[in-house]
Amino acid sequence: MQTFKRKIAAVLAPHAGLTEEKLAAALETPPDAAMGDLAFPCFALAKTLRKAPQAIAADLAPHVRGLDFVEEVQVAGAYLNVRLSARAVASEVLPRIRRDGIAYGSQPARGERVVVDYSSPNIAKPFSIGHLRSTMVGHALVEHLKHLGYETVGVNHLGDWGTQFGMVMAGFKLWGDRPLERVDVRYLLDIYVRFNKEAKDDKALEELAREWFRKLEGGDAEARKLWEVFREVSLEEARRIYARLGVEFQHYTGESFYNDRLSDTIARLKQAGLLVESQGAQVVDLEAHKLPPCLIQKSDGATLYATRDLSAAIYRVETFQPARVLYVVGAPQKLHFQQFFLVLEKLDPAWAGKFVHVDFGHYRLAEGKMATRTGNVVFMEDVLDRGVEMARQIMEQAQRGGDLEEGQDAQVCEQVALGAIVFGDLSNDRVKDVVFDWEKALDFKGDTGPYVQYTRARIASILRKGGVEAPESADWSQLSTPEEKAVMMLLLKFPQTVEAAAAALKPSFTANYALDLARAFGRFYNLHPVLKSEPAVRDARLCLSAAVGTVLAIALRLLGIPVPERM
RNA sequence: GCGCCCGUAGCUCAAAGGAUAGAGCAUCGGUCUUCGGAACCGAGGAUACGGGUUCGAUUCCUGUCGGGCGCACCA
Repeated sequence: MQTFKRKIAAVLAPHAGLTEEKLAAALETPPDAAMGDLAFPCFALAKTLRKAPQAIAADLAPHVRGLDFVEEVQVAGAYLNVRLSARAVASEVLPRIRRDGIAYGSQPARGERVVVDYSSPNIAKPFSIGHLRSTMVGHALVEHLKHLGYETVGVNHLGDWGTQFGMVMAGFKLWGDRPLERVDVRYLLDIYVRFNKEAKDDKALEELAREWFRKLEGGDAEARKLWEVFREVSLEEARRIYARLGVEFQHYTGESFYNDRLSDTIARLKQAGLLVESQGAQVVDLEAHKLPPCLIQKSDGATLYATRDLSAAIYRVETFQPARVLYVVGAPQKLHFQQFFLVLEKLDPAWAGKFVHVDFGHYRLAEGKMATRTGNVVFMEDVLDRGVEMARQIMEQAQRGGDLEEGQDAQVCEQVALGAIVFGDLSNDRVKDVVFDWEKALDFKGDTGPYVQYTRARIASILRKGGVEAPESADWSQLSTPEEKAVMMLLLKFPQTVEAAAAALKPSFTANYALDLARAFGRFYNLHPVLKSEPAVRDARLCLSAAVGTVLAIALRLLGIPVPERM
C-alpha cells in the first residue's frame, strides 16, 4: 500500500503544494470499492490554492492517470478517486507475502526494548475471567511489538504480598482442616471468602490478619512457610492456565521480590526532597497536579502499593534500560498510575513519558460486580473447560466431510475454544467494560475467533486438496473479479494495521482486520472456484488463497490465538 | 461533592476529522447434486440530548442526562 501511496504522492505533491509525506498520509480508502481504491480529498487545499476543491481534484486527475498501476481516475466532488489495476496490486502484494511468509508486515530489529507488565494475578486467589484481559492484551501487545522489531520483556508482577495473605493465614490457622500439603487455590478461596464474611461482624479478625501479615514481614518462620505454600499452589494454577493460553513470561517478579528494595526507594525519595509528612504518613504531594498525594509509607511505618510499584519501576529501568514500560492494568487503577508516574518523573525528569498505563475496562457480571471477596467470580479454568465442551458438541454436529484425522479432536477443541474466548476478549476496544456472558464468551458463529480459524482451515484444506504448492508466481491478470480485488486490497493493508494496533496499543485493530479479511475471502471462495478453475486462473487463485492463509495465521498469532490446520 | 471512562440497530460491537455510519447475533427470506454449512446472499432497523470548533463531527471542545469506575494509610 505504501508503495502505491508513495508513487501517487510523488506525482501529486508538486501540484498540490504539499510534501510527499503529507500527501501520502492524506490518501485514504473510499467507503465503497466501486469508487476506487485510494482517494485524495482536496478540501484542505482550497485555501492555499485559492480554488474550488472540485476544480483542484479535476486539475490533479491527469497527473495520476499516467501511472502504469492506475486503472482509472475519477473526480467525485472534491475527491480524487484512484482505482489501482488488479494486476499491479497482485504483483505487488502476492509475491511479497509468498517471500516473507510469517514475517509479512514485520520490521527489522530497531534496538529498542519494551517492558510489558501484564497478567499479574493476585496470589492466594484463583485465576478468574477478570485476569483474561490483562493477560491476553499484554500478550498480544508483546507479539505485536516483536513483529515490529522491538525487543520485549514480559513481566508478571504477581500480587504475592499484602494484607490479603494475612487474612488467608489467619483463616487457615482458625479453620484449616487440611494438612498444608493438600491445600489448593479453591480451598484458599473458601477460607478467604469465609474470612471476609466473618470479619464483617468481628473486628478482631481484621486485627488478626494484620498481625499475621506483620509476622510475615518480620520474617516469622511459620508465616513464611504458609506464605510459600500458598504462593506456590496459586502459581501452580496460574502456570497451568498460561500453558493453555500459550502465554509465557520472561520474569515472574512479584511484589515480594521488591521487599528488600523498599527502604532504598524511600531513602531515594527522601533524598530528592519529595517526601512530606501528612497525618503521620509519608507522602509525595501532588497538589500542583491537582491530584491527591501519593502515599509512600503508612503512619505505622509499613509500606504500600505505590512504594512497591516505585521500586519495581526503578528496578526495571535500571535492569532492562527500556525505551518504554507498559502496564497492562485495569482502568480502576488509573489514578494510582497517574500518581506514581508523576513521582517517577519528579525523581528523574528524563523518565517522563517512559511509563504507560495500558488501561482496560473490567469484566462485570449481570448480577453486579465481580469480587473474589464475596465469591462472586467466574473461574478462568471453568470458562476454558466449558469452551472445550461446546467446541466438541459443535464439532460432532458439523458435517465436516471426515477431514479430521483420528485423535486430533481434543487438540482442535482446545484450540477452537481458545479462539472463541480470546478473540471475543480482544476484538472489543479494551477501554470498554465487559458484562460477562457465557453464551457470548463461547460463541462460535459470526464475528468470532472460530470464524477466522475456520476460514484459515478451509484455505489449508484447499491447498491440501490441490495437491500442489501454490506456484511462486502466476498470471496476475487472471485475478479480475471484484471479490479478488477486495481481498488483495486488504492484504495490502495488513502491515499498516499492525502498526496502528501497536501505536494505539489496541489489539482490537488486528482482530477486526482479521474478521474483515476472513469475510472478504469467504465472499470470494463461495462465489469463485479455486481448484475447479482453468489452470491459469487456478494458479492465480491458489496464490491468492495461500496469501490469505498466511496473513490470517499471522494475525491470529499476533492475537495469541492458535491456528488449527483442520477443525 | 470532585475526577476519569463509556453512551451508535431489539442485543453485542466496528468506524485513522471525510463521501450513502459498517458487522455479528436475533427475526424474516434465499443459496446448497458444494474446493468442508463453524459458510454465502438478501431484507428491515442506529450516532442519548443541547450548544460550539471545522469546508466536513460518531470522532475534537462544552453543557445536560444515563451507566461504570476512582478519590490516604487495601492492591
